[in-house]
Amino acid sequence: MAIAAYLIDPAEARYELADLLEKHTRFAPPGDAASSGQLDLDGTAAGPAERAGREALAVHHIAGPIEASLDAQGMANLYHSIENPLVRVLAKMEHVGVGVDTNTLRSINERLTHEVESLGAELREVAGKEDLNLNSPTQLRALLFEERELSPVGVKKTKSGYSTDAQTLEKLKDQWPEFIQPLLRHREVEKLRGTYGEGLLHEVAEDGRIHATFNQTVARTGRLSSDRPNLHNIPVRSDEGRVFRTAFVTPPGTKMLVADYNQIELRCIAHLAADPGLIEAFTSGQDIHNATAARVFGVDPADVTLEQRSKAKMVSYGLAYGMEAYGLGQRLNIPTDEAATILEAYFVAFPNVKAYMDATVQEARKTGYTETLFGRRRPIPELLNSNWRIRQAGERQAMNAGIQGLAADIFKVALVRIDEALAAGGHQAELVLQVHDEVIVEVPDDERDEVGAQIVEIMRDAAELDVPLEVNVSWGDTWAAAKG
DNA sequence: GGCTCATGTAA
DNA sequence: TCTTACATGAGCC
Repeated sequence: MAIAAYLIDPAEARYELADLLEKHTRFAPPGDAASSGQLDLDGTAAGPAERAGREALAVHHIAGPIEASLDAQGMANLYHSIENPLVRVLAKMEHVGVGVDTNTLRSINERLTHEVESLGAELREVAGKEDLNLNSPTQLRALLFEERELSPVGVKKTKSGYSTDAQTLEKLKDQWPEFIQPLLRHREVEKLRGTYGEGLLHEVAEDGRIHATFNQTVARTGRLSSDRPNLHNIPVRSDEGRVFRTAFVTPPGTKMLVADYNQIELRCIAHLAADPGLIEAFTSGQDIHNATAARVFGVDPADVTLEQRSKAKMVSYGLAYGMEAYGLGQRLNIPTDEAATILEAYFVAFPNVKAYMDATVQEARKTGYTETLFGRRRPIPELLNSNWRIRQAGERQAMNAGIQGLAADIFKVALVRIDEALAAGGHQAELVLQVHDEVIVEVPDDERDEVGAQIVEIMRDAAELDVPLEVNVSWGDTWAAAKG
């Protein structure tokens, strides 16, 4: 029920039966329900049995209208063949959980704790403040900008004053290196210790595994989210953060399979925009960022520099987010006009992408919502807001929704089919995690070849686009070992 | 105890 | 002033 309501409006904060009753039926405004005593859902029911009965009655009243609404909006298929079957798949993953080696986790945590303590002592010494709280932006702001009077030229502001985020500290570094250098390091280590070291240890259950919750009605684009803990943001980019992945393990006799889509969002852009250049690059299996750089900077693919490739990569991903010149400039650390030149060159090289973005926004402005290939809708009322800034944000959301949403749809199809195939094949292998475009499966050694091949095939065939879907597979005893 | 803010992880 | 999430500690009520 909640999931059907989510498809109809993914922006709601919650999907409680009492609210749904009010929103989707004319039948029972809350007052009437309470006074009639039939559908009182807010707590005066005598016991669990009576509550359950009332909830069942509420469902009975909502089901018809909501099904009709799904149907009218062309989302019946999305609901019945993807979202609804996915409920059990996610429930099973939550129940199974993922194995964690607490000894590894504790030893990582201990090392980080020591470093944080020694950095803390050093920083308080340098600052000459016994009780400086290094986690307090307020205290840091006072120290840096008031007491030490560092020059805030070009420094971002927050609502409460000058920012003290990492980007800002980098700019200030030369003015007080013996403090700011270790402060940056302290931030980094404290983040890892607090959020991942402590955070993950708190979530390990009696069975030695972590059972996160995978939310199906939270992300407005159709993605899943994870909480308690969030397993979608376990560090991977830095070596130091990535070690946390060594603590995610499989039992003896099994291996961890990690299968992820290769650049699925860019492939979605290529398909949606029907851009010949992008489609050709993906179809012929070129390095997409290299091919993009060659076209954007007008050089031979063989002559693309690493810097050009890296810029092209950021432009590509920025595009999926509805990026503008200003944002690209920030990201690349170059002036806005230079970023604008790069962006223009991109749109000249891939004209259909520009056309797709424009058409998407226009359509969303007209209808009030965007729609993915699978029919998932996202209303964007911001497009009609009187505030220019909010309208602009709406345009970026519109550009992003079809892309991120399509990738999410494809991924969900794959999840449902993987679960089906594992069950049908009588395998013991089990899905244990998913991270937006990646599945992690615990596989008994003797099922390895068969299951591996099966999963790749399912993911590849989850959707038929104008570009091939590529899947990377790796194996290991831990999540870290199975990466790359 | 709950809320917002600033910060920083991920795709 | 580039999307989508979630967790943390500080600081406030």
